[in-house]
Amino acid sequence: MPRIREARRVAQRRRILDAATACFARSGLDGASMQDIVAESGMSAGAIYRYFDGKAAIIEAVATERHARERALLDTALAAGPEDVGGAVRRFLSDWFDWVSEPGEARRRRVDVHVWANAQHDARLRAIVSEGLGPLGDVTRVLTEARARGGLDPAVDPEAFARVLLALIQGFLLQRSWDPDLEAGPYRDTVLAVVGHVLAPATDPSITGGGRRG
Amino acid sequence: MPRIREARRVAQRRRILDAATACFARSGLDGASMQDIVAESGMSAGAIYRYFDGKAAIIEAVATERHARERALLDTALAAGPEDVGGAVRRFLSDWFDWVSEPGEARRRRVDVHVWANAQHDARLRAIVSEGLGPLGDVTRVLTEARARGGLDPAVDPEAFARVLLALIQGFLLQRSWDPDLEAGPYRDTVLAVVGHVLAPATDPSITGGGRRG
Amino acid sequence: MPRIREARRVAQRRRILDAATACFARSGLDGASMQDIVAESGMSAGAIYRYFDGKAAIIEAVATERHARERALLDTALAAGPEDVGGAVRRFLSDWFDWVSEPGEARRRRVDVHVWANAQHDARLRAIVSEGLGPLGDVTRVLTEARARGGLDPAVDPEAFARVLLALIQGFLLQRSWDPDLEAGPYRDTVLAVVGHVLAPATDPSITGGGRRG
Amino acid sequence: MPRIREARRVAQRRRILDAATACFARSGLDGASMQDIVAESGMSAGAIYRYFDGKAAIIEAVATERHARERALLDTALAAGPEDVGGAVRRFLSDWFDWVSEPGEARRRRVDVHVWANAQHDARLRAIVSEGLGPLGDVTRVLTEARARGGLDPAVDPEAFARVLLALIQGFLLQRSWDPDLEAGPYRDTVLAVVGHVLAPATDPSITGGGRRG
DNA sequence: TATGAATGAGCGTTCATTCAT
DNA sequence: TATGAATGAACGCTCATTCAT
Repeated sequence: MPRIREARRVAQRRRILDAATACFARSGLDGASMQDIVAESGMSAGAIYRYFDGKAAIIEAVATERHARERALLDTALAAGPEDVGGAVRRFLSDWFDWVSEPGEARRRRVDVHVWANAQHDARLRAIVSEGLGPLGDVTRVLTEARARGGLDPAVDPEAFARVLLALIQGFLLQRSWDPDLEAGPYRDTVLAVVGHVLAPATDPSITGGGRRG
Repeated sequence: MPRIREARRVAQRRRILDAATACFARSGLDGASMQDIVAESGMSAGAIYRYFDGKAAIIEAVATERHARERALLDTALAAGPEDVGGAVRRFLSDWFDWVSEPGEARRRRVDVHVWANAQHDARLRAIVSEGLGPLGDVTRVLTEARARGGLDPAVDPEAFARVLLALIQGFLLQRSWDPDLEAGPYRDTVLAVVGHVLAPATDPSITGGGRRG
Repeated sequence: MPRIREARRVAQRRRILDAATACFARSGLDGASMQDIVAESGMSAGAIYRYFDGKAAIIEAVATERHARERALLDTALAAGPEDVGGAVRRFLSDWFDWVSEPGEARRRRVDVHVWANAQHDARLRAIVSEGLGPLGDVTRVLTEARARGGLDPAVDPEAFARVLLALIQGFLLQRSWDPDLEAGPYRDTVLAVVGHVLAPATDPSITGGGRRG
Repeated sequence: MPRIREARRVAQRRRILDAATACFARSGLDGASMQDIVAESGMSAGAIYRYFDGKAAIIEAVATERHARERALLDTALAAGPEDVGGAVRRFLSDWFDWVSEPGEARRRRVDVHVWANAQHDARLRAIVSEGLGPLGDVTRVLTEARARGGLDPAVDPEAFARVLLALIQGFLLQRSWDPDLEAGPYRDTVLAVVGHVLAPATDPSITGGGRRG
């Protein structure tokens, strides 16, 4: 019955990953010990090593997981193509802020900052982060094409603009990690207002952020 | 005689702080051991404890130091007052990007990301980061006043805009920490172009970033 | 299954306590390092911390253990009540000297002196020593009552007499710790002779120490 | 001017010994660091090593000093010879309790217990303690002679009785080290009462302790 | 499969002692 | 002589990982 075995395997990995995420959010990647994860998961030390090669493998799995939904969101946006880049960007940002505002997500997202930090010197983690950043190239490509069609201010560099969008997302997670009460609403509106000025007008005004100066 | 002693004290602390910054940039706050700092500084383990209470004190000193010049830049900008907030923001961003582009600064700035991560669960570090973030309130106040005078798009929330500016800075450091070759120029121009649309026109066009659509 | 685990736990603690007692007897509480205890016990450093919170906890456990049998002896004597205080004191002293003369006990008892010394500035150890001394109050009470019944010289202060008895015990351990060949016999006889003069005559002459001057 | 130089030397050693005694009384022989003694004495680390070979030498000097006055007291008592051993013992005990009741002496005497403890494994310290105990042989000799003359209960072993006297002194110091408020008076009286019964009657009744049972 | 006791290298830190000034 | 900064071995303790059961 490989079905049941596989299902158990997935469930056990889930338990470990959830426990590890909670521990990492609480104490950091280095601050959380395997013993902490053992205690949080209710499993034994030996059992955990059946599902993961070691602490590094758990960190990598957690990091990968953190990126998965983000990529899904981005892939959806990219699928829209360069025809309505303004709408795609606005929709992506809107969905993203909704998602990271879900209950529990604020706490879980603290792990991202630890992953960012360690990605600086851990090649495996950097690869995972780059994988998440990978679309930066795709985004740049779509923005370049959109600019040619008039969907983006011709004076704006597409790659740099992609990085600006990324920075606005990263900065929000970072600032909220220090101040859990930070609300997404005003920030998102300001982001939409600011980036809105270099994008073609929204076709769906309901997701437009702030106004426009005269 | 206290002059020489104080000078030596400053010099030795400098040596330790430089060595620690290099180690932290290379391996992270937790990844770098005191032995690493001992080796990098060329001092003995015991000698270091004459100048710092422990590893935590070194980390705090490094973190504080990283913020000092940033605050100086910001204080200068804030001193300009709400009369020409557009000019102040543009000048600050311009100076800031110049500064972080100085040789060696890219490497040193990697430590920031580690400090951000650990500030999530280390109260002392969070206090230091908040000290650096402290001006956020001052910035918000100046922006609020400037908005009343027409220096800022009335549809933009001043606090959220202050956070957006901060995010654009943080995101740049973060992205460059993964890609040391990332150039500041195009990013800075795009930032200036994007935030420029909600600020009153620059009085000194030489520091304006990208063009304007429309 | 919990039976086996508990049994192992007890056995391992025994191993550690025996090794620690030997190390402390040899080098003192501060002079013996955890490495010494590791070597003496044949266990690893990490294993020891599974059974004790740290070196201080081991010291406290050893100190507590040293007192346990002494208290048992004393409790037995106290249970006799004030009716035959002379007999109770003689029997206690007799049993006590027998016990501390058992093989190996001389060596183990060296630790007591270290515990006494550190109890001066270590509050936890002082509490343990006081616990052993605690009966001093009970002894005083019984002696007071016995004195009223004519079992103790009316000119003798009960509390001070209790302290004298304690001193005679402590002094013996101390002097024997410097001279392992010191025999208990003559000392015990002299103690019994000396304290015998302020106690009512022994009902069981077989345990009386020296004679009586005429 | 060797006179002045020698005077300075003595004064400096005094400073160090006083500081060390205070530190040892506070934290124990191992618990007190050379740095503590440096701070307490107000001298520099280097200076201290001009007057003592190291920490061990300071401990030995302190230990020796603790015994000096005690020996003086004892030598005076021994000088009285075997003619009036009862009087000599009573006078010695009386003087000794007066002395250890002097202000500050209680605190300083805590060091004795640490010296006793370390004398168990430190040969040099044991030699110093034995030196203090050395008179035990002299005391025994005098008591033996006195017994022959009827000054001591013939049933009492002289050496054991000497040890009993020593134990009564040691036990008092020990018990007072845990309870600084312990008063010497009642204890001394009880000691005199108890040992008085095996000694010839006091010739000077003013220093007799408790009464005598009928 | 699962357990949890065991490992032992490595951690941050302290210490008695030295020596250039 | 006196100073106090420097040394580096050794301290108590923790950790990711292994493996007999």
